[in-house]
Amino acid sequence: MAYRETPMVTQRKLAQKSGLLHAAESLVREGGFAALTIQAVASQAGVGVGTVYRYFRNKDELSTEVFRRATIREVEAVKAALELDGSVAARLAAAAETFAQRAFGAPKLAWALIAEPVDPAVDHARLQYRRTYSALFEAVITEGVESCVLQEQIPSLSAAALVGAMAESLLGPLDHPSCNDVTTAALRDFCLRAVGVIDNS
Amino acid sequence: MAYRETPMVTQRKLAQKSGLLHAAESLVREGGFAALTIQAVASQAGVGVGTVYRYFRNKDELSTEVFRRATIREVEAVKAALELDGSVAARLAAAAETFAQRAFGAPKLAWALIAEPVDPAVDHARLQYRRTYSALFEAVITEGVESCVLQEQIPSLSAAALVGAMAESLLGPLDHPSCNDVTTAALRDFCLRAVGVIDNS
DNA sequence: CAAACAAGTGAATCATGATTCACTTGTTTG
DNA sequence: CAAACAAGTGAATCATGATTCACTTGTTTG
Repeated sequence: MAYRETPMVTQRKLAQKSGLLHAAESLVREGGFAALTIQAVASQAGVGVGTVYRYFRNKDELSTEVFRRATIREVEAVKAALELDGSVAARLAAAAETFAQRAFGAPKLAWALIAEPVDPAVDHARLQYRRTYSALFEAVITEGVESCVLQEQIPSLSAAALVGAMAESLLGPLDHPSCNDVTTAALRDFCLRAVGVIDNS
Repeated sequence: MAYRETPMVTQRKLAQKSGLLHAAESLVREGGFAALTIQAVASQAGVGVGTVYRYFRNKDELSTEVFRRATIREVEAVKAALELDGSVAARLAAAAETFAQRAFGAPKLAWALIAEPVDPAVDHARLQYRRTYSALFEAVITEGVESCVLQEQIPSLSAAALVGAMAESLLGPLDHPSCNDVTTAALRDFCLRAVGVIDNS
């Protein structure tokens, strides 16, 4: 009879993989992707370097997986804000606030995801997720333009610009954390003005 | 009598250094900073690798110098636009248009300067120049807020956001170059809305 | 011209981490 | 238990370019 993996082994392997991903993410939270070396992940997770290669084809696969998982959480949060009940303006405001607040909640991680110089593979993932963010905003901007609550504009360009504005404007505040709420509000207002909210109150 | 460098030698050395910088920049124009290797610079300039090290302490010094020179030209162009005669809004519009037009004029270089994954040393220079851009915009925004032609806002945050918006929104258009003038106009309008131009016409 | 010096050269070396692989340890099956 | 297999291991190797340095070539001076 051939050897067959028992449920116990399967589970242990899943746990091991998730342990490695946790170890990797905690390294990134502390020191950005620069701190993510196979050696460090292995020792943080309490295994040998060779073991890491049983769970990930190579380093790029590990790094992009860490990036992807962390970023998806952020994207989902922003998406949820954009899907709230309320006006287009209110939803955009909530999205900008969510993005900023969450960034301030984990500044080093936010910096690593947004702006740290990283391997080309991770950078590629970053560009993909910027497009994901952009697509989310584009949909809402399009809705706003069509329902005449936002000024005429090219939604895809405005959406990309918004993503750039949110990312870049936080870079300074993220490493000189001062009055986060004021910054958040200012960013929100910037975004609302930028998409030309038509105020007929 | 000791050996002393004659004017002829001095000039040849200057020419050599500038030749190396030109070779380096042309590599970056073609293939971004990824294409900037000492080997490539040397062979492009028609000298041995060792010679490069007579003119630059190390690769970081060469790369950041290439980055600096190329970026300064852009910064100066934007600065000139911001210093034109005219209203705050007109000057901001001119700056955004200048930035976009120039980027479309040399797309690969623009991409390399704005967004390519680069060595930490070059990335550090990039952050510095983002602050330089930001400072230029901040001054004009402050002027606009104080003279009540722009809405109330935090000029430093708006300025950084503007820089991010300009950079990010061009990334897509830069490698799918379509109708550059429409993109440029849309970006300009986005920027003007974002800083809250008060229109009392 | 020859001594004194600087510029130019590129094969050899180095640095940094990723990756491999021969071996050890743990699991499964009959 | 022992055969068959998979997981775990980490010292050794590899890959990629930067960097060095012993040597050659060109310049300057008296």
